[in-house]
Amino acid sequence: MWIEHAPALCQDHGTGRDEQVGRAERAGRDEVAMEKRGVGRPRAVERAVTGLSPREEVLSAAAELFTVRGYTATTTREVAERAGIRQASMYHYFKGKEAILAELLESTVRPSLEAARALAAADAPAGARLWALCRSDVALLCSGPHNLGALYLLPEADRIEGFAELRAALKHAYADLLAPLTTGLPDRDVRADLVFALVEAVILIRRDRPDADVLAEATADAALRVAGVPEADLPALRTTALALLSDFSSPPI
Amino acid sequence: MWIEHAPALCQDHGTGRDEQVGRAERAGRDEVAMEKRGVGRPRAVERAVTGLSPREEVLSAAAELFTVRGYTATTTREVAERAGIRQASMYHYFKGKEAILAELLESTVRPSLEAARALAAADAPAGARLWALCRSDVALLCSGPHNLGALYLLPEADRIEGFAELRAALKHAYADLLAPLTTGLPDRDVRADLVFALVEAVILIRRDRPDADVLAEATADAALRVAGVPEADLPALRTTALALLSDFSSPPI
DNA sequence: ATTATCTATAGATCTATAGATAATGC
DNA sequence: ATTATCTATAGATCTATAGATAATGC
Repeated sequence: MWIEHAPALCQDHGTGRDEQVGRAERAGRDEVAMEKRGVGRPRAVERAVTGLSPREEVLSAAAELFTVRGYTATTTREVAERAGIRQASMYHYFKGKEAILAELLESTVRPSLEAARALAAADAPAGARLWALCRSDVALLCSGPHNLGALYLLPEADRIEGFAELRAALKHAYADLLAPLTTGLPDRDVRADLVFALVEAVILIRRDRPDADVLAEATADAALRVAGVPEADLPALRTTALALLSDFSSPPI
Repeated sequence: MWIEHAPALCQDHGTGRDEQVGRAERAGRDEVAMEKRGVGRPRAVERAVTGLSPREEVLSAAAELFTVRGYTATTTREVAERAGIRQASMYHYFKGKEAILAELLESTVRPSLEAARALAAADAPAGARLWALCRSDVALLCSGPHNLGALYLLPEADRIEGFAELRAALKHAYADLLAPLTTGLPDRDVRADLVFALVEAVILIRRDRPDADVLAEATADAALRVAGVPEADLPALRTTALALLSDFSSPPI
């Protein structure tokens, strides 16, 4: 379930079909359909249909620009224009520039947190659950057309109301799963930081090579190694974890 | 040698004593000496002596602001004022804002690269040399009053002429040391990325908790675990590596 | 004369708001 | 009447340059 849960704007084929699809279909099934919008003044510049609502188009444009160029370095004009509207029209959907970043950040951590909660409650060895959490998080960080995780790295992210708390909660979830694996080790705390940092580090890897999808399982393995799990225990834990993950992603009732 | 090699601006007690110290001492050894500068129009605002040259003061101010708030979000006025001069005076020392970032970036990677070169040539098992490189790099990333490594994470860093090359060279050095440890493993390439990312991830850890100094050795251990080095081999490699490092830092002849 | 600083400002933005306008819906 | 858009712009920056000025050095 939650593997599919990534926000619509992550998918190029997103399902922002709320009030849209009817019109888009009515618009005719010929070649590259030009957007035929309904109510409201027509746009100054015609654009191909994307299937995204205007709001989502703004988010998607901002995601790309914020991750690649940075928040402050991106102007509201660039975001709007890429979304197919004029700069001022953006304010119909968002209170201000910062609200866009806030929404992107939140929609990026939230699925991770949900996975963490589900796994915290799951019935399996901590090692398997930690592996599953890592693998799921890395998969999320690598999914979607933009490197949304890179938003965490923006200095401006700290300013955003509530984001620090969500991320701290996620970090706690990691620490909780890690704790039983490191009892007695002198450097437990450091290992907790390292495991969490290792997962977030895939953001850096993805920045260098966008083709990073084999990463998920390799990173989960690496996390357990850092945790101190003996190499010999890995295969069994991995199998359990994969079963756990498929439980979640198939009928959650 | 190169452990001490961090640029002067990293140390609060930096040795920018070039043309300064004479005056500073003449100024009298009473209380908080106010800067008594020599040639040139006096500053509009008097400041306590820092021991840094004006150029270094600009760099230090920029380091703090760029790492905490980001490059674009920091204005040249803020940098200058924190350095004790007026906005326009900065241009006496730097061609523009970007030149400041460029110098900070370069002076941050360079010591890492020098360590990497020295260790590439050293006579010791690859495992020990990799451990030494990790430990030395993490120590550099954790040293100095500002989290200079955070500059690598700025989207604006990519724009800077030459920086990408330096960082790529460093990454190569890691890959070269790692290669003999992972021959035959199916996921060698990914492990190389993960090891490098793990080291850079201490930047993220330091952002959360500024007290990160136990990190160096723990991270080096973690890197070898990710590389697949058996737990049993670690102690010996660590000992060799530490010997190697003290060779370098004491008389380099 | 040289130097390190200063003050002042041109020119180029950039965000957010005010208010007009061109559609549909009733 | 409602809505989604538009155009225009006020007000607030921000970077970099021009040119003045107040020290020391010779």
